[in-house]
Amino acid sequence: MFTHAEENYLKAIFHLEQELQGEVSTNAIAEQMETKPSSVTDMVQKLADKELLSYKKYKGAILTAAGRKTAADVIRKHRLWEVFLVDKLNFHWDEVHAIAEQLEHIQSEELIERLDRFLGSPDFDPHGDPIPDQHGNIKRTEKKLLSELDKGKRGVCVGVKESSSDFLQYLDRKKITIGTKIHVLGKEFFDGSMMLQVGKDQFFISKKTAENLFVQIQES
Amino acid sequence: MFTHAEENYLKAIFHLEQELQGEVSTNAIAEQMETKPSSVTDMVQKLADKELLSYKKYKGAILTAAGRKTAADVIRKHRLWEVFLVDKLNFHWDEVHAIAEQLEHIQSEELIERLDRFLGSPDFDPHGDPIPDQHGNIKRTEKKLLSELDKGKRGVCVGVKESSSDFLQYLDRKKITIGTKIHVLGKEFFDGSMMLQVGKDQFFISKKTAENLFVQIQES
DNA sequence: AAATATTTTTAGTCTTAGCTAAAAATAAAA
DNA sequence: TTTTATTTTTAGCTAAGACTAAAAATATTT
Ligand SMILES: [Mn+2]
Ligand SMILES: [Mn+2]
Ligand SMILES: [Mn+2]
Ligand SMILES: [Mn+2]
Repeated sequence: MFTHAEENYLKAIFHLEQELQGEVSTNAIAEQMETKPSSVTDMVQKLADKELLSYKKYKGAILTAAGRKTAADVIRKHRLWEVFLVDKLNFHWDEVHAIAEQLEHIQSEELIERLDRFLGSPDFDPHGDPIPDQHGNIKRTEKKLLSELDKGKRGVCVGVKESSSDFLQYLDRKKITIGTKIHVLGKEFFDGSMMLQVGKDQFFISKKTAENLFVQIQES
Repeated sequence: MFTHAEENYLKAIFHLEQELQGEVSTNAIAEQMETKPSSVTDMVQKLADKELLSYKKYKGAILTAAGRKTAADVIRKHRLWEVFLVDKLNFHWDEVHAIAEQLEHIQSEELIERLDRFLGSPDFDPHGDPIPDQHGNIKRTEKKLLSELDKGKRGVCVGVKESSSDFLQYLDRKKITIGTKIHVLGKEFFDGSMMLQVGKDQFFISKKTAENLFVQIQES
């Protein structure tokens, strides 16, 4: 139906739209896609012709319903394949993104339906991100950044914002993964760093780390 | 490493080379790939530049060791994915080819190693074709076409030459699949048709059918 | 051996998706 | 409100991989 390039653009725009809560600029897309703004202008105009997004010169792009559905389908495939790689092939959660980036473009409705069933229709991928359903609906859960928790609060890790290998391997060393209980023992106003209790261990994390970990608050 | 187009050409040339036992012509490649001879000339020259095949104008192409290895890797991936689709996702053997045609281009050594292990390192794909190993070696088995068997001989179906949906579905209706025992009750010299016993059933098949079924002879 | 047919290559065009450099529009600063 | 800076678009180029039409080489007939 669509080329890999088109799908990658739609996916990027979809993510940026959430993040920025509105239309996304040429430059923002270029940065996300690691390409040049002029290339983005070209592609955005093509996608507008195909009515996958609406676009006004100098104003930015916003997905149409059709574009949003296509993007959600690609994201669904990406995340289902990530589950496959981790659950079935025993990949580590920091190794799967690049492969899923390719697998997400395989075209076959039947394949994805069967893969979904084979995996037990998971709701979240290995990074805690929700998997859109067949209709493109995404379960929005009420999660917060760890950095938003105050001293004394408890939460369960439900996802990561960044999923670079560096960050995920750092989390592994700290024994933090999806489902891990985290207790905020202290919070420094000066630099936003935090003292955590995770299992038996206590340690400091930086503001940057706290801003890249999603937690669900545990009422106590 | 290589583009989808390059990989598809190498695979086609690999298959033709076996079939024709020697260098393959531009036209033969064009027919296999369902493209134009002029397009083939272009690509063959590019592949020759990359030393994946050797090629002399008007004489045809023959793979180098590097080209043969690359082709075998693609075929390995194709056939492993077919096993995955049939064994794990319960696809029927006539539905998997088009999807494997896409999956064979996913680039990740690690993925294929793990997939192979996950599938129990199968030796054959769902159509009875041998799966090359990591080094590109293919187990050549002594199989014959059913049409080569004489009256009274017995064989086990070990593969199909054609794997079109039409043919595979016909075989299903006749209850013939990989592993099925076949007894040749009679053979007509006039048109090459055969009378078979398969399980409790007896029926005629055409010469064309007999020429597209591979069997391993059962010594009795 | 010459004529004809077939195969293969070349030349030129198209589309997709990228790039750079320059121009135009918009935003921010003085 | 000019001037300056930033963002975005346009114009023109490139490479891959397809195509058609024409030319050249090879094969087959007569
Ligand atoms: Mn991708
Ligand atoms: Mn993910
Ligand atoms: Mn293919
Ligand atoms: Mn097969």
